[in-house]
Amino acid sequence: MSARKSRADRRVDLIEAARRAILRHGTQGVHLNHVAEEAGLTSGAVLYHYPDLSELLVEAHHAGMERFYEQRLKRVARLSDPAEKLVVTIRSGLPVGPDDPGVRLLNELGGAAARNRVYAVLLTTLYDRQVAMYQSILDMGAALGVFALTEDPVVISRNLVALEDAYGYRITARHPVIGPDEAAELILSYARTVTGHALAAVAH
Amino acid sequence: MSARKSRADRRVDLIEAARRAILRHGTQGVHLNHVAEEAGLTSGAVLYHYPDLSELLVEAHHAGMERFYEQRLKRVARLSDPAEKLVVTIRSGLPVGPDDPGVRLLNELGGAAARNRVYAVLLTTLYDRQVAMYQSILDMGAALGVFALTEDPVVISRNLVALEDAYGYRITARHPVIGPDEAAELILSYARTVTGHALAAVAH
DNA sequence: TGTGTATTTGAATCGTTCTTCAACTTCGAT
DNA sequence: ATCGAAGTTGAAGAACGATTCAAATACACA
Repeated sequence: MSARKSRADRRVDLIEAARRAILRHGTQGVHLNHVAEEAGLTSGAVLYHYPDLSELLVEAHHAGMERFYEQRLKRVARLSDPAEKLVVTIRSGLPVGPDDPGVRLLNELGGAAARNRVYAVLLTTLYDRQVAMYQSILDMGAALGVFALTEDPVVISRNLVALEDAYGYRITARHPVIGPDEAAELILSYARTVTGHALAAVAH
Repeated sequence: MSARKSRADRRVDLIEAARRAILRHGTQGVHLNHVAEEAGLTSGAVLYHYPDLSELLVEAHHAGMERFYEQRLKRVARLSDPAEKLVVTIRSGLPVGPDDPGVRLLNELGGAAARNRVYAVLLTTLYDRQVAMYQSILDMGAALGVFALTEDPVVISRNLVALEDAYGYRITARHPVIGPDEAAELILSYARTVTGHALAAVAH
C-alpha cells in the first residue's frame, strides 16, 4: 500500500500523476487507471479525491500551464537588457527537444480546445498572457531606445507568440530539420526585422 | 437498412464519416459506433471494410489534409500576380471561422503527433509542402521584381506557414479578438515587412 | 428469373473501464 | 492507549465498446 497522505498533498500528487498520464496517453486517451498507476494508487483512491476524472485533467492542464508561464517569467526576471530579455524569452517559449513535457502538455490541448470550452479558455488566456509578456519587453526596449519598432508592439507580440506555438508543434512532431536551434533562429529573424536590433542568439 | 454500395464507394463514404466523427469526438475520442452512425451503418459494416479503426482514422486525416492542400493550390492557381497570390494564399491557410472543418481536422493532430509517428509524418509533410508553396510564390515575386525580400525565402515561408498554423489554433479556440480577418492582417503585417510590398488585403 | 457473391445486419460474447462500497489501515487528537 | 475520522484497498457489478459470426439482404450477371 502506498503511504497515506493528507488531502491537500494527495491532490497535488494526483495532479502531477495526471500530467504524466496525459503525456503518455493523450488528454482523450487517459484512463482512471493510468492516473492511478502514475500516482502509485488504485483507481478507488483517485476517485476518492476526484470523483470526476475530467476535473482532475483540467486541473492538471491548468497547473501545467501555470508552471510553463511562471518558468518563462522567472528566466527573464534576472535580466535587465531588453534585447537579452527578448532573446531569452523567445528561447523559453520553445521546447528544449521533442519530448519537452511543458510544451507537449500544451500541444495536447490544441485540438481539444475546439471541442471543449474550458480548454479553449485556458489556452486563450495563456496566449494573451504571453502576448502581454512580450509587449512589456518591447515597450521597455522602445522606451530605452534599444528597439526601433517597425510595427505596433501588440502586432509583433502576437506574432512572436504565434511563431513559438507553431514551432513548438513542429519540434514535438520531430521535424527532421526544424529543431529548437533552428526554430529560435527563425523567430529571431522576425524579431530582428521588427526591432531593428541584432539580437545575438544565446547558447541554450 | 442503408443502401448497399460497392467496396470502393463505401470506403470513400467511411472516410468521410470518420472525418466528421473525428471533428465531433476528437481523434482519440472517436469510437467505432460514432463512425458507423455518421455513415448510417452498423459497427459491423464499418469493420467489414476497415477491420482496424485506426487505419480508417489515418486515412481520414490523410484525405482531409490532401483536400486542404489541394484547395489552397486551386484557389491560387487562377492568379498570376505574385502579390495577389501571396495574399490569397495567406487567407486560404486560415479557417473561415471557428468551426472550419478543414483546419479543425488538422488541429486535432497537433497533440497526437507527439505520440504517434504516423500522424507526425503526415503533419510534417504537409508543413513542408506548404512551405514550398510559399517559397515558389516568393521566388517568382522576387524574380519579377515585385518583391524585395529582406530574408531568405525559406525563412519567410517557414514563418508564414507557422503563423497560419498558430492563428488557426487561436481561431478554432474562439479567441475573442483574433478572428480570420485579424489573423490575416497580423500575418500580412509580417509579409509586408519582408517583401517590401503593400499587399492589399482582399475581401474573403 | 435464378444463382452466387458481396454487403449488411443484429445478436452474442469478450474484454476493459467506471463506479460503488464494505472492510481495513493509518494517523491525529484527546 | 484509544477513538474517530480520513484515506486506501480490493472485489463486485454495471456500463460500454470491440469483435465475431450466422443469417438476411441486395445486387450483378448469366
